[in-house]
Amino acid sequence: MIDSQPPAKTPKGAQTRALILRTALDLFTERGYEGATMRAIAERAGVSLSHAYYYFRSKEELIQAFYLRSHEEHMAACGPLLARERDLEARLLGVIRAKLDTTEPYHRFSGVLFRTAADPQSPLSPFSAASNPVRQQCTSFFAEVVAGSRTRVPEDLRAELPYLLWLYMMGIVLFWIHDRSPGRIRTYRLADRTAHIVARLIALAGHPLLTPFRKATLQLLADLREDTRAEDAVQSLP
Amino acid sequence: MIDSQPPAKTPKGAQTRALILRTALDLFTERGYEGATMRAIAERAGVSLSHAYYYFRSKEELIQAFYLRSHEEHMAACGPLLARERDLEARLLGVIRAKLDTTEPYHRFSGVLFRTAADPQSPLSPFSAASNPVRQQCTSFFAEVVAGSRTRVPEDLRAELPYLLWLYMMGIVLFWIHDRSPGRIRTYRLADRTAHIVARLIALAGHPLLTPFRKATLQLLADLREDTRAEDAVQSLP
DNA sequence: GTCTATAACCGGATAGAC
DNA sequence: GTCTATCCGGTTATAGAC
Repeated sequence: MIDSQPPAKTPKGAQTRALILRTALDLFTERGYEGATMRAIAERAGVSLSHAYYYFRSKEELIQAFYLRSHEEHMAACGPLLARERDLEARLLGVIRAKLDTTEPYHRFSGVLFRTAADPQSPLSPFSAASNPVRQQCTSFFAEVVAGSRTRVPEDLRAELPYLLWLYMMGIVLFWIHDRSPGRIRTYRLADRTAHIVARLIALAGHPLLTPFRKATLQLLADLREDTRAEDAVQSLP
Repeated sequence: MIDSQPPAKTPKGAQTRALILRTALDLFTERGYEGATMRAIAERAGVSLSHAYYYFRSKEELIQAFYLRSHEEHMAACGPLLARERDLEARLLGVIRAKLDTTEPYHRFSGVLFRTAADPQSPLSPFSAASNPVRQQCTSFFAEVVAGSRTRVPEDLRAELPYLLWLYMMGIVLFWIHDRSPGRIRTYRLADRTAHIVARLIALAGHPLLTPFRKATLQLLADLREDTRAEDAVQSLP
């Protein structure tokens, strides 16, 4: 993959780059993606148009930079909770809420981000090879969320659960992107309820009635992963 | 909403319109959404640029037209199966497979379509107000899928199940869009397995152990819908 | 009502002189 | 690094043909 963090060869350059990014995010938030023209971004940041293109090879690359920063903020925001809380539902809910909280300032513009990330051809797609590291990071993060709880997870499920939980969070974020309710109550409500359901489901996963479902689901994941290996190693599952 | 099927007042006009659409789909498939310029579409179709805009008010509307046609083809393809088969799993699987079959020719271009449709600001988003009619059509279609089967569905679940199944299919399609395996085997496998799981889950939904989950899920949907109604009142303003 | 030709506007992106 | 000119493509407008 191409490095997505291009010029920043001097401290001054890094500062300028950060300034442009910050300005762009402001303008995106104020006027939306289309409304925030590169000319306007450059002008407000006090640099020339071509200089903006010097640091960000395209308008899209500005979004990519934002994406990475947001991800790191989420991780940081979860630290204290995960150190303190032992209840799985609370941990799960805390992580989801932290995701929503940290990204909220950029909700309006996140639709655009998603639009880009949704394209399977795009390196921003969460299923793309380029996103492999991030995906890996996310699943091992969720492994920690589970491992640090007092909930006992059936042996066979343990390996797959982090990936499934990542998918679950992706689903919440997808909903959040489309949510225009004030204060995003609908998404928070969705998170509350589903975190409860998911946590209960995990706790009950070992029950005989659910065992066929658990087995079937795990088998499915295993098979899909098998297919992936057969391909050119460039696919969705970790 | 504005009518999205503008001029076609004579048979000749309809023919020209169809020609432009067909040409556009070819070009989208060949060159992607961005690569297929309106100018190129018009040229290959043998009409003037302004004439293309006469039949399709925007480039986006071309995609929308495709979307509708694809939807109708899917419905048609399911007819025979639904008339014959009574087993829920088979019906469900047949419907999903028909969806995959009918859309396969446009897989490459569907990624592009999705990229547009994924933007909540876009009227192409399946969750947008503009898509309301299609969404409605889809859910009542799934209602028929369930009603025509011999599986008994708990009273409270019956009303929501069609919508849930539509969401389920959307999930399969999302996976399909990202699936680059030969012959799309991975998606077909996913469909086979999940159709089984989903059908079993529906059949067991009335079981005491699962009842809390069923209730929680239905309550969640009801609440979310409640929120939506409160919004829509406000949202209809310009 | 179908269709052409032509010009123009706007904003993203690039090239090249300075 | 910056500025200017320029390209490109979506979109609109006009004026008029059959």
